[in-house]
Amino acid sequence: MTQARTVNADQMKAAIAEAGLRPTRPRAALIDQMAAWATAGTDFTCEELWHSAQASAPWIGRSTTFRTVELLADLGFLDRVTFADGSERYHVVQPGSHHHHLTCEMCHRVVEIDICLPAEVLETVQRSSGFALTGHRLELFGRCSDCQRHTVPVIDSVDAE
Amino acid sequence: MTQARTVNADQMKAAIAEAGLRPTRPRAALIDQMAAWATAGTDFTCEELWHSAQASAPWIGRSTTFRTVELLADLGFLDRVTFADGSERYHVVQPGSHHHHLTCEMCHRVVEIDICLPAEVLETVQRSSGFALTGHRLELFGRCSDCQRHTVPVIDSVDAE
DNA sequence: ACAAAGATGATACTCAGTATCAATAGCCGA
DNA sequence: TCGGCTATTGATACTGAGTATCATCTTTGT
Ligand SMILES: [Zn+2]
Ligand SMILES: [Zn+2]
Ligand SMILES: [Zn+2]
Ligand SMILES: [Zn+2]
Repeated sequence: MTQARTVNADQMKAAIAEAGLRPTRPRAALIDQMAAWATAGTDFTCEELWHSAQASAPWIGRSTTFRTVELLADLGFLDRVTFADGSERYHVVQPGSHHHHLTCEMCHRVVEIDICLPAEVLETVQRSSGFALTGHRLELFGRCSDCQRHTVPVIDSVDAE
Repeated sequence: MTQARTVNADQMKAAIAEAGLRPTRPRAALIDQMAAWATAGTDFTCEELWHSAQASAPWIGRSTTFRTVELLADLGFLDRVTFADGSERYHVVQPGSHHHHLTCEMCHRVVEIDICLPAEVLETVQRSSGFALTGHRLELFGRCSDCQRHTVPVIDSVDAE
């Protein structure tokens, strides 16, 4: 029931320091942007992150953006979220937390859900398949309460909202 | 319990005819290759399909391969399977059948499993989120019985096997 | 302040997938 | 069977996301 507070910039910066990596200006700028989005519950792509970061830090290179996203993903702060149309975007999460995402196929809102496959189901699979399970990926799709009020067809682009 | 027989080429060709589309030579060749892989339980990418088809039909264009895969996917004969490393490949399935995939992260073997999220879990999510659920995507990862015997690290490429 | 190692950013490149379009091949009616 | 209509094809050029390279710039420890 403990509502985990949104990941903030300092947590990510601290993790970088703990990993023995350097606290550089580009990393800080990119992390600040990601943290802002995290609080707003907004997901993003590398390209979007790059463009947004350039508003306040035009000197940041595209490569660095990709590198930083990969780094944060490795540190466990970024999850790839899959949408109904198959597109994938990044989402800031608490490292180590196991949860899944429910995305609105109309407005692309992302909600973290803490349900998972029941252990017994995993047991069954493991027994009947002979596989040793090591992980899974679960994404739920639907229409959020707001979007249920409209009759508009499902959108393709992410520019909505 | 009825073990669904593997999808064969004729089923796919019939579906194309029923959709009012034309039974062309490239489509036939590509479908034959996919059907062969279906029986063998092999998954593939568009690029792989193209190369393989060229052995027996060097005149097939790359574009046509992409178009045919898209067509078959629309007709429900192809599922995108996700692997532990994030790569995605196609897998022939019975159209309309709801199931999920379990992939071996060492040899990339794909197994269809018929378990799913329990209805009550979906109910819970629906109630607590306010979303109207429209679908989901579930992929399980593990090591198949064969690969459990080895201690080799997880592979990256698909060329194994 | 200095050298070593880490990190950066410009550039060029790869790779999967898409767009275009003239040429081809099924289909159907005469 | 013929001829025209249209779906389909395949060559080509293009896009966009991500990667590789490498000289230059920073951070850090001494
Ligand atoms: Zn919505
Ligand atoms: Zn889970
Ligand atoms: Zn295996
Ligand atoms: Zn399911």
